[in-house]
Amino acid sequence: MPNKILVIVGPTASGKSALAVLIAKKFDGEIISADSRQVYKGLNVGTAKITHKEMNGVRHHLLNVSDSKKQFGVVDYVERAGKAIVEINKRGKLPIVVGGTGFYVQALVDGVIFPDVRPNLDLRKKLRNKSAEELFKILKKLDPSRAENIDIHNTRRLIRSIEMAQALGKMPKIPNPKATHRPLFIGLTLPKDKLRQHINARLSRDLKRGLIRETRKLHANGLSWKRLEEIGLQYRLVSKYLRGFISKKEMTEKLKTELWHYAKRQMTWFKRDKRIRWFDPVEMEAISNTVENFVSAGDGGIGPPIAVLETAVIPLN
RNA sequence: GCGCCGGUCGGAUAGUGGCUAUUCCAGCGGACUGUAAAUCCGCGGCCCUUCGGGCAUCGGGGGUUCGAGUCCCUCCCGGCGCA
Repeated sequence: MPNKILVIVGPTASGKSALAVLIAKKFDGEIISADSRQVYKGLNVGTAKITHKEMNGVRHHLLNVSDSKKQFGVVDYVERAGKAIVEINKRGKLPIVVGGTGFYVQALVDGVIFPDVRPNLDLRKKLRNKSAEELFKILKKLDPSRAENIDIHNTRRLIRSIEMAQALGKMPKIPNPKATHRPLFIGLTLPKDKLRQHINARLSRDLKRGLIRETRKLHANGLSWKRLEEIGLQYRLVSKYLRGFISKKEMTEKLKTELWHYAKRQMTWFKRDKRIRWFDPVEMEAISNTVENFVSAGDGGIGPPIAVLETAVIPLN
């Protein structure tokens, strides 16, 4: 009989963290963050990482688990988060996966199996300066079937694909995912203008809380500008400001639009998943009832997750 | 009032006679199986139900020309200079 798991997703600044704590309190849960940047130590203000106080006694997992100089990817994430879930289950508590990184959520909750091909840094270095066209040719030679379905402009994917073809040969088959839990998906969404407002308000809050100071400190502690750029959004833009490439005003304006773009990309990802039941964050009671039903339902073990039976609200329109 | 420069998609910009008016940003949509806050793609005047087709368009009006965003005249608007 699969264990139940609650999943809370939504775009940035939609109120996931706060909701998660309330739900966790009410249903005796523990939280597993699903955020590709909050896994790093030291990235606090810029990732809007929940504070100790805000946690309000609820146990959180997958926060601050990696050195920000190192890359921590999906596979690392799934491994550690999977363990956390097992522990939570052992304690008899409800695991609540909360985050905005759709890829991580999917990988964890649906049990995506990644082929065992670690990043090959030597190979990547060699391929780094090749054009998309050249990479495509290489891939085609190694494995034409793999080449067929790839985005021929996306050099990063192209390189990864070459990496896999080289390690595995011609083997385009993707193993089926193995889900071990029965999830309920809650999605948080807001009308466009409202969400935009929230994003901007949070940005000015973070600026006040020392976003710039934090970024400067990270660099002083050895995070290269390159790495800060790669981490993205606030860290990228602030590092540009710190190097004098852009003014503070440009930084702020640019951040507003880039954060908005980010939120839209998140929604594009989540909209696809028809299991998600969408709510406005103010509908606390409705959300609570939905979770209540899910948690208390006698578990037949078989059958579709209840979420599928409901019609999803079309978000953000 | 005179002179000069300029008015091209929401903003910025290319285009100084020839056939499909450029690029960037914002906007909208989308992809995503080991960098995912990353990376990448599409749309973008109006109308038709799609492939596709139809009609427009470069401040307004008029003109030159086989052909004009590009040349001429005139008007309007903005900037600068001189009065």
